[in-house]
Amino acid sequence: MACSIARTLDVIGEPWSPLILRDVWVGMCRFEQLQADLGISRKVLTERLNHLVDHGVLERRPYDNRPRYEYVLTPKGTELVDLLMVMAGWGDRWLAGEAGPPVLYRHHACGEISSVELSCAHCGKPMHADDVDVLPGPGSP
Amino acid sequence: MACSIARTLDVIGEPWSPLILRDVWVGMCRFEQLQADLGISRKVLTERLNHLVDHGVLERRPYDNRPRYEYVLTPKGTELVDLLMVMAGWGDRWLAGEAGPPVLYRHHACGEISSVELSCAHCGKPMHADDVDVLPGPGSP
DNA sequence: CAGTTGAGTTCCTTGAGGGAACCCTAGCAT
DNA sequence: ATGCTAGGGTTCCCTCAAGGAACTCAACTG
Repeated sequence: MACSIARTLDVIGEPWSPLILRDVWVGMCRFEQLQADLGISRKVLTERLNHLVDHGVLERRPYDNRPRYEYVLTPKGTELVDLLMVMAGWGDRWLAGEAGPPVLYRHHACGEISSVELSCAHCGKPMHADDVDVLPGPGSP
Repeated sequence: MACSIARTLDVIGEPWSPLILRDVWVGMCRFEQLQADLGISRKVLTERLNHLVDHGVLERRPYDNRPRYEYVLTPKGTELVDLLMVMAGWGDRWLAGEAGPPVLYRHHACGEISSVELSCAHCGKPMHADDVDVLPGPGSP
């Protein structure tokens, strides 16, 4: 499908993938850890990890002389974390309830607890759903 | 699970949901249109639409004296479009290939073709995966 | 009053996910 | 050398959700 949203979903669209990336992002990067933390079946975890490696989002890297591996984010995968932060931001805002957000983000540049905001790469002002026109691009069908 | 990413995925985690929201966003908001455009089975489309309505992301609204309905984004749903734009941005960057991005976004504020950038809601500077520390928040388990 | 259209249901079949058990390699202890 | 353990997977079976095609229903239209 000629749609970047659909293409992205082909890579991380199935429900476990974002959770796997989240775990890898915060340093939980071995098979056993992931399996235990997520409660995912080993079979499916294998499939998802291979899929993410095949698509260049994760890298499988040995960490011992024994056949032991850990998974780390590639640059391509690191940029997907943007998506996770936006997802977390929406969940914090609409689903966290009384208790408040389960995690907080401290921004290195300013040192403050903050959250992500979407801005225009060109002018820097806020850029949300109602602030844009959608036009056909060069890769249009 | 005490994780805003997981909670968000409970709402829009299954692969069709973001595509449904994309279509509704660009004005394709009736059952038959959605079914034809996405090639989703009618049964599953019914389930997904009900799920999204139940979670306050879409609103089901009659548009005729006959029993005819269309689906529109609520404010909660409109904020999810942020997620779609980031998804599209990643897909444009990493998956579009030679042809270039299938759609372009023109930002009302500056009138330019642009893309979304993540910035800190506090200081306005860029805010990506490597620019933050993740800390336990009040809703932490 | 038969036909059409939008918006779903129903039913059957196929395929993906869960669970538990098994396997393989390399180190370590006896 | 022999067995034990641990990490990282396979294999097998079984269930449940997705696909597909057909059916329903309520209101307009010729």
